[in-house]
Amino acid sequence: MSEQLKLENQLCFRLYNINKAMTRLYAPLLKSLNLTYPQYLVMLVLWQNKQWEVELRQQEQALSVKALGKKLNLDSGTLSPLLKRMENLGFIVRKRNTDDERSVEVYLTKQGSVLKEKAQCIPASMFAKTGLTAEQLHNLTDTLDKLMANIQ
Amino acid sequence: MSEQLKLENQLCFRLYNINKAMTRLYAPLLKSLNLTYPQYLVMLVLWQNKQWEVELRQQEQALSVKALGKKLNLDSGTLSPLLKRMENLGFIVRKRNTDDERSVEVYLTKQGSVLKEKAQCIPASMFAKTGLTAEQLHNLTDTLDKLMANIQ
DNA sequence: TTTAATTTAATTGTGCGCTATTTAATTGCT
DNA sequence: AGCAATTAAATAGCGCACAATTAAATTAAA
Repeated sequence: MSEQLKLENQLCFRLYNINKAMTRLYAPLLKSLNLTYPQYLVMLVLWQNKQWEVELRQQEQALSVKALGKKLNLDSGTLSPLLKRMENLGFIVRKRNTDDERSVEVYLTKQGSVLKEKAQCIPASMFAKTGLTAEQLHNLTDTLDKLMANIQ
Repeated sequence: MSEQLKLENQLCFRLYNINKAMTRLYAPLLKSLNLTYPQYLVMLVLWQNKQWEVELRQQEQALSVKALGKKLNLDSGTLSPLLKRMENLGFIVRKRNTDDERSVEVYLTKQGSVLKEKAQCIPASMFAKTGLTAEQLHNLTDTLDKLMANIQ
């Protein structure tokens, strides 16, 4: 048996398994927010995208499906039904851009905005579960960024 | 905005994206074998499992769906339909264990066995695409194994 | 300005991955 | 032996992920 064809020697099998294990770790935390992991990623983008205007009025910067897909590496085949489900849950609304009717803009609702507070603890909770030190995390992040740059 | 909730600071988002990118890298290589990535993983297990008897007669060691699932971290909800597709493609056959009718054993067909030769080049090809040195690969593998041990 | 090319989403279809449930076979207990 | 508990697969249903196609709007070009 060629050594390279052995499952236990394969980087991809490790990444595949760790990715699944991570999603399983997220599940109980996200369940209380009524979100799946991909939906949580959408929320992270929208929370980050929030702009504050004067007089404490909350205003969202326009974020098209296209732009969202670019940030998350997902296409409309994945995002369209996912966003529709999130709209049904009341976390976002979708509006056609009046200047360019091809484009659909995604906005946080009040309810989606409020959800951010409940999510604050998630990153620290997940980090604790990894059992990594801050330095180990930093090194791994560095390596993965280099790998991603090579394969993309 | 809390730094930890930012997408670009999250380990899991990196793992999620790299896993998808890796699967996309595999796709053209596996297409010529008519396999998906999870199906390829099943083939890796079966190829590794092959036993040789005297007089050059090829014999497969029994591998149940249960045992396969344990190796791949997949349950019957995923494996049952996947194995059915692979049987339709002619790469495997499924047989109820006569000693324990609850168990289903998976066997390579001649066609599935032959496919191994065409797969020999895949690991080296994938490794080349990562752009990693052997040492970098080794270090990353080590780190991921430790991480996996922590989160499982 | 009419037509052609491009862009943006939505839709369709396939294949995981997982949860929960169901069915059937086996084991354990009394 | 008889019955409960356990085990192994299969099934049903939901939500991605992606390829391919379609539809509509915009831009570019002749």
